[in-house]
Amino acid sequence: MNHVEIEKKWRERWEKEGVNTFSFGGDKCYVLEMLPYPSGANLHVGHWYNYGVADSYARYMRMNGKNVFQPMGFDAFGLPAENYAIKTGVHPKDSTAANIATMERQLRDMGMMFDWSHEFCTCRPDYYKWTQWLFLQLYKNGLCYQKKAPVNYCPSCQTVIANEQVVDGKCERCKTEVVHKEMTQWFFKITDYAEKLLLGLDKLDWPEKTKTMQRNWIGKSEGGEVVFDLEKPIGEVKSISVFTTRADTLFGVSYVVLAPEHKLVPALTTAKCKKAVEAYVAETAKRTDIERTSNTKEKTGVFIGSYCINPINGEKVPIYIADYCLATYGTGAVMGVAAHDARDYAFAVKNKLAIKRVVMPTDGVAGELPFTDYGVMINSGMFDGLSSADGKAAVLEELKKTGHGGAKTNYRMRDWSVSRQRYWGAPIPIVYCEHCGAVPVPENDLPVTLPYEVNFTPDGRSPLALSPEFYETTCPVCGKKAKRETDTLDTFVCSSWYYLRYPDAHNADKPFDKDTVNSMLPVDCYVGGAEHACSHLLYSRFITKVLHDLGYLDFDEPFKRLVHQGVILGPDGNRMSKSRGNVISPDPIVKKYGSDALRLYMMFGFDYAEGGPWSDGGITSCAKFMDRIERLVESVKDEKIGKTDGALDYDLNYCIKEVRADIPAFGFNTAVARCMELVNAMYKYKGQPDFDPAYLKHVLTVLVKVMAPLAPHFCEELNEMLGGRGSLFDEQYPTYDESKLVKSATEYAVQVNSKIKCKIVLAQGLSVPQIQKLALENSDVITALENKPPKKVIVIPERLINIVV
RNA sequence: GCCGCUGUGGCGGAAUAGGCAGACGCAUUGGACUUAAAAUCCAACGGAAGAGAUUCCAUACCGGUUCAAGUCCGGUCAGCGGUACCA
Repeated sequence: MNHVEIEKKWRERWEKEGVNTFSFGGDKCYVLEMLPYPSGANLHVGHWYNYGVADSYARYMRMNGKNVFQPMGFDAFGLPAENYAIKTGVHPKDSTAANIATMERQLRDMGMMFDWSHEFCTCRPDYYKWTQWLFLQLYKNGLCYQKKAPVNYCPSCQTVIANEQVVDGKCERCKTEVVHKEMTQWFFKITDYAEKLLLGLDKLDWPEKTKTMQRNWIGKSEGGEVVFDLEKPIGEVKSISVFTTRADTLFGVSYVVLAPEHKLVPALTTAKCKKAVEAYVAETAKRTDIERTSNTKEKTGVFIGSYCINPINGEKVPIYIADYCLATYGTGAVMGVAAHDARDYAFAVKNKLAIKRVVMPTDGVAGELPFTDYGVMINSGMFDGLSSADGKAAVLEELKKTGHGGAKTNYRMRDWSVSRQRYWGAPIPIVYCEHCGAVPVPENDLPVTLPYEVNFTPDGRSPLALSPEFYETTCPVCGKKAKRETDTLDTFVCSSWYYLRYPDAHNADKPFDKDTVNSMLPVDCYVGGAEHACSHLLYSRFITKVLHDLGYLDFDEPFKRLVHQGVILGPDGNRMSKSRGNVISPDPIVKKYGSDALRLYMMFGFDYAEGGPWSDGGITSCAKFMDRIERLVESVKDEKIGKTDGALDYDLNYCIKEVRADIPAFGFNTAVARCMELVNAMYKYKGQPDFDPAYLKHVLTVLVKVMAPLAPHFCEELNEMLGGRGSLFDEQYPTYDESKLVKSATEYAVQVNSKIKCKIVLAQGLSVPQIQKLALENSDVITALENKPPKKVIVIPERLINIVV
């Protein structure tokens, strides 16, 4: 069989007969793969792993009566295209368009069941107009604001750089040391939705590990706020708030730590400490949060000269700054309890601060410090004797009376920074007016179009900030001269709502039609990489919840079911990369073996959620398997199907049953294995004296249906060879007959003291006492027992018997 | 560092809810067919000992629970993903 030819034939046929065309109605099933980012010029086999396998799932659902909607588009804005432009001078719009053309061709070669009429591309104005609309909805509803936040800044390139571009603290381009610089940026208030995002996880059919990651990322922690009054107030500012989960240790506070970036630091620093504090702040600006919070790193910090008052006992407490305190978590300040926190202990020892035990282990044995578990409060005045749990509440209650704190819930998650000082993204639809301030662009004026003619060479400003044709405008409120925002949106904003666009992809009046999305969403099965667990997958949930609360959607979770695919590595076991030279391109493989063989190998060769290294041998084995089936079909294609019962009934029904369980669970490797077993059984059957070619033909007609989702072109062709008409994908998936799966007897493994001694065959459906009796009467078992009296007999029906002697 | 995950033959991987470890395939070896090769078909295939029936060892490592552990619990090591401006 010439696979390239027959695959082309069937793709044209599917297109002509509208097999892939979606029409609304029926029992919808929205199957979606994370949309590709057209960075490289080609799709690699990893994409096939994602799309090809998910397509087989979609085809299976279709053959089970679902009206499957499976669209495809492109996530086209982003950093790599812009870097490529800086390097080569090729405009991102042009390189992206070229990449998309290649990828589309490759996706078509795969024989995907996409309805291409729903395609879009996030970098085109007809899409990003609605990304800007989304920004405005958040802005208008108080979910979008500006604040200063640190960015990576390269002083030599005079430009903001991404974390990815920072290598060992240096700019990857010019090797200059990168610093953190404060810049005003736009944020989405995802923290307002922390609780809803947390609660929503419970009802999702997602991998448990992904839900756990999101829960930890949101990081809800119930504790309290403690207000330390300043010894010497600074104008209006009279106190420092800290967040703590251990209010029961408040009597043990020996110091308070502020993040080096904390806004009170300059004012609280005394003249004597100024030099050391400024040096420390500058040094911290070079470190990443990971370095700063590493437990193995020495805990550093400096005294800033001021004191505050412990509200529970009136003690005077020194104020330090230390890099292990992050400005972004809690209040950016922590209380230091040396005796009961490992970090605080290390810090106190180093800085010769007091270490005061205020919690005793429940067993009363003091032990070594730091003691970080819960216990019983001591040295804590009126609270002595309370358990840590009761004490926390009591202390906070006491603080509340004097206005120095109270219970508080804190979330680790931070607001979503959406500003990027880059060209290749959706412009933020804001205008700055001297009189009116930051003014949103009226929805009627969208899109704010990204200009084509810009200068990419980095010279400290975004290309848009160098383009007067872009930024010069008038204020939508007062009409006076004004300037556009020259930052663009994080590409995660583009991809946070795209699944809503597909069903109504060409709507020019709205981002989506409400009734249409409500009838098509949520996505029934979403397939993509686990690396998005706390980014795209969290942002999408947030945006869906916001649009739901604003009345645009009836549902509040975008992806009902989520499946992760693993990573396909190069043959050397490393991640595929151009520099390693281990990238496997699907094109030559498709040319040699056909796309179905590649798809089959992607399914057979890996645990789908795990992935693994590519192997050339794997693909030939699948091609060989297909040839084996084809030869069987050749041998009986001219037969007339007579009887449909025969020697293979058990094998066939077992295969159908198992595959029907495997495919929905994305257990494609075992599904293929079960088909191989059936084919092996068919070859055995051919050598039997009772061989009936007409019956074999019947079994084959069922097999091609079973395998149709796994090797779509190939099975269509075989089906035609066997005399079938039309497309298999308009037919129902085979069902199995339970009565053919009933075996009259079961082989039991008999263990003596948990070691297998022999096997005995017993009738099916016996009761436990019956099995016990028959087993103990069996001569092999009697031999195995060696006259030792059985103490206990454990029977696992239909499986095993364990006799303890 | 922190959060999450993974670790099974020479290799990819199976193993429902704690119940016969290694399904299915690759590679290898032997055989059939062939002038020969390829292809195909048949067979063997975790390790050690044994002529053999069989016995012992074996799911990264150490320990525990259990009649029974790849699976559950505690610890260790190694690798992978994320760590908030890569997408």
